[in-house]
Amino acid sequence: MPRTAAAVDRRRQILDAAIRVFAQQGFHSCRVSDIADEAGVAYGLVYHYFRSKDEVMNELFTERWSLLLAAIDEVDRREVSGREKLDAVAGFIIESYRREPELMQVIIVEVTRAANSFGRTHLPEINRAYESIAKIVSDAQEAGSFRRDIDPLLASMWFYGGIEQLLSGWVFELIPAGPGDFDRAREMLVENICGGLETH
Amino acid sequence: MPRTAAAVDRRRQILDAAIRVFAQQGFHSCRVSDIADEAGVAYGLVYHYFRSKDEVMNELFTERWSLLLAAIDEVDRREVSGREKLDAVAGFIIESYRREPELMQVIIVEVTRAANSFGRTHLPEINRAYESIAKIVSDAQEAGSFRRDIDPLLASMWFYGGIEQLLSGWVFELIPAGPGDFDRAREMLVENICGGLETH
Amino acid sequence: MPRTAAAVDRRRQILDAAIRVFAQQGFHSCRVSDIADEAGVAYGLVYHYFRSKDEVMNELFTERWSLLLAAIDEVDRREVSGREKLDAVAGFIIESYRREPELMQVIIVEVTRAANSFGRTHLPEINRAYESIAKIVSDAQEAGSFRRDIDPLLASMWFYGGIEQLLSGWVFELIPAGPGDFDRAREMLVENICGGLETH
Amino acid sequence: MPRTAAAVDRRRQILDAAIRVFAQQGFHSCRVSDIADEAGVAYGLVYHYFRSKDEVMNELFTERWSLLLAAIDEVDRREVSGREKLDAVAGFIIESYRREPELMQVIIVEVTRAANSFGRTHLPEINRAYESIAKIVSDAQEAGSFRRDIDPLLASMWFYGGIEQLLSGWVFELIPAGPGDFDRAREMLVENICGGLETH
DNA sequence: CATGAATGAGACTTCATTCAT
DNA sequence: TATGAATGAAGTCTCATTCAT
Repeated sequence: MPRTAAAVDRRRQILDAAIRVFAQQGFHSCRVSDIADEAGVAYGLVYHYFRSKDEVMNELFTERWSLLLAAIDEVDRREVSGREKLDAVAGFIIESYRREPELMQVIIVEVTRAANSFGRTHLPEINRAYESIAKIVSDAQEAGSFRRDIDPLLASMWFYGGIEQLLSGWVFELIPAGPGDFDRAREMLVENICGGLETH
Repeated sequence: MPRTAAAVDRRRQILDAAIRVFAQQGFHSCRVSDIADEAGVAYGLVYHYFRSKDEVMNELFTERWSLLLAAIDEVDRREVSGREKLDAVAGFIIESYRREPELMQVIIVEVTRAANSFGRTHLPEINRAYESIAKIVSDAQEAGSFRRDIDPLLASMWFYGGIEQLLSGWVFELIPAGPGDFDRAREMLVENICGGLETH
Repeated sequence: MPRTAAAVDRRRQILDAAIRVFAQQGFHSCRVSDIADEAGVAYGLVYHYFRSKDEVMNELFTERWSLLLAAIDEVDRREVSGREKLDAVAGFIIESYRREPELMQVIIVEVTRAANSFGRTHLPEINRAYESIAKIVSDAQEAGSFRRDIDPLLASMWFYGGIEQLLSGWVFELIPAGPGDFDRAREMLVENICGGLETH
Repeated sequence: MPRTAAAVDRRRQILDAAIRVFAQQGFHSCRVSDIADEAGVAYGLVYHYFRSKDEVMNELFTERWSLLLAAIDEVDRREVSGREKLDAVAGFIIESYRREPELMQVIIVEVTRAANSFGRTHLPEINRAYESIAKIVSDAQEAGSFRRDIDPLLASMWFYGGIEQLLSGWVFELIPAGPGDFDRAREMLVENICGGLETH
C-alpha cells in the first residue's frame, strides 16, 4: 500500500504504461522490462509496486471492471425502461472504449476473452456483469415491456457478447470506427436486440 | 507429407490428442510433450508431422473453420428466409459444439477470441465468416424481410458474437448445458436477433 | 562390407552425394537426410552402408588422404631434386583440387582445418603428410641442395600451410581461380619457398 | 550496454571463461552452461551480457582481430625493409600466441580456419589481413628489395598460412613449443619466405 | 524508493540413430 | 536391400522474479 502522493503517481505511471504495452504487444508477448521502459522507470521498480506481472494486469482489470459493475448497477436503479437501461449499459461500455481504447482493448482482449488465463481468474466478476444485465432484462419482463419467453441470462449473454464483438471489430479494424460510428453502432445494437425483446 | 494410411492415422492421433490437451490446459500452458504423451507417441514424432506447436493449432483451426465457412456458404445458397438461414448457421455452430465440445472450445478460446496470438494470424479467415453472415442479412434486407436501417456487417458482429458468448458460457458453465439447452438457446437467440431484424 | 556390384555403386552414390552436400552446407549444418536426398535414396539406407554420419566423412577423408600420402611417397622415391619433389607434391594437391574441388574443399575445410572435430581424429594421418614432406626437405639438405639451418619439419609446416591457404583462397574466392591461375600459383609458391630453401 | 565498472568486469569474466572453455572443448562441443560454470556465474547472466553463444565468439574474435589488423598497419608504416616488416607481423602473431595461447587457439581453430561457421562470417575482416600483408610485399617490390615476379596477394596467402600452420602445430603438439622454439620458428619462417622473395 | 544485475527453471526445436516392415 | 516412421537426448534462449546496493 503506497502512502505518499509520489508513490501513488509512480503506481499510476506504471499502470498507464502497462496499458499501452499490453495493448500494443499483448500481455504474453511483452516483458516486464517493456513496461518499465515505457514508464521510464527502473526494471525492479515494477516489483516494488506490484507483486508480479499478473498483478499489474489484475489491477488494471479490477479497477476498470468495478467501474463497469457500478455503472450497470447505477443504470439498473434508474426508473426507466429496459431498453433505456440496456442502451445506457451499451453506451457506458462503448463510451469507455471511445475514451480509453487501449485500456478497453486490454480488458476485452486479455481478460474477458482470454478464458485460459485472466478470464478464468476473474470469472466471478465477469459473471456478475452478465447477471446484472440479466436482471435488467428480467425486470423488464416482469414490467411487461420485454417478452417473457426469452431467458434473461441467455439474453444477457448475447447482448454483452454483441458489444464485445463490436469492440473487437473496432480494435482489429474489421468495422469502421469513425466519429459517428460508435453511436450509430450502439443505436443499431439496441434497436436490434431490444427490438427483438420487446413485446408488441 | 505422409503418404501411407498409417501415417495419416498418426497425424490424426496427434491432432486429436492436441484437441484434448489444448482444451484442458490451454495452448500456452501445455507443453509439446503433453501432446505427445496424450497421443501415446514419442516426443519427436510431433515434429515429424508438424513443423511446430503453432502448426498443430493452425491445422486444427483451419480444418474446422473451413467447414464452418463451407457450411455458411451452403446455407446461404438455400432458398429460404433470412431467419431460417441464420437459424441454420447458429445450428451448425452449436451442433458442432455439442458433438465436439473440446475442439470447438479450442477454436473459440484459443483462436477466434485470442486476438493477440492465433486470432490475429487467422483474422482474414475469421472475417470471412462475418462477411458471409452479413451477406445473409443483406440479402434478406433486399428481399424485404429484414429491416434496412441496420447495418448488415454490424448485425453479423453481434449475431456471431452472441453465439460465441453462448459457447463460452457453456464452456465455463455459466449457463446450463443440459440436453435441450442447446436447441433452446439457439431458438431464443434466433428469435431475439431475427425478431429485432424482421420487418413487421 | 558390400559384396555385390550394385552395393558398391550405392555406397559410391552416397559418398558422392555426401561430398556435394558437405561442400555446400558443411558437415555440421547438413542433415543425414540431406545426403540421402541428394543421393536419391531412402533416409535409412545411409545407415545401411555407414555406421554413422561421421563414418561417411571419415571414409571420404581416409580414401582421399591415403592417395595423397601415397603420392608424396611416390614423389619422394623419384630421383629428382628437392625442388622438383616439392613442386610435384604441390602439383598433386592443386591438381586434385582442380579436378575435384568439392571433395578437396571438404577434406581441407572439414578435416585438416577442423581441428576440433575430424582434424583431431585424423591427426596421425595428417601428421604423416607433414613428416613425409619434411623428409623431402631433409633429404635435400643432406644432398646439399637445401640449406641446413632451416628445420625440415617447420619448413613442411609452412609449405603445406601455404598450399592449404591457397586452396582456401580459391574456395572462398579471395584469389582468382581462372584457367592459368592454378599452375601460376604453384610455380610461384615453389619458387618462393624453394627459392628460400635453396643454397646459392 | 553495461555501464558500471562491475558490469564491465562481469563481461570480461565471461569472455575470459569462454576463451578457456572454447579452447578446451571447442565452440560446438561446449554448452553455454559450461561457460557460465567456468565463469562462476548464473546461466542466464551470459545472456544478460551477450545476445547468443555466437556473439560471445564474435566478440572474442573481433576484439583480437582488430588488434592484429592495427598491428599490421602500424608495422606497415614503419620505415624499415619488407623483411623487417614481415618479421614484425609474424612476431606479433606468434607473441600473441605465446602470451595467450588459448585465445589465439580459439581465434585460429574456431574462426579463421572454421570456414563453414565463423570463418565465413568474418571473411571480410580476415581478408583485410591478407591484403595488408600483400601491401607490405607489394611495397617492397616497388622499393626493389623483393622480386616482382611473385604475386603479392599470393605471397601473403602462404606467409599467413605458414604462420597459421605453425600455431596449429603448436596447439596440437606436432612441433616443439619449448622456450626458444617460438623465436626460432619465426626466424626460420622469415628467413625462408623472405629469402625466397628477396632479390640478390 | 530506486536501480539493474543476477538467478535459474522451463520449453521449444533439432536431428542422429534405431527399428519395424 | 530398402524404406521412412519413430525415438528421445541434448542444448539454446527467454524472461519472471529476486536481491544486493
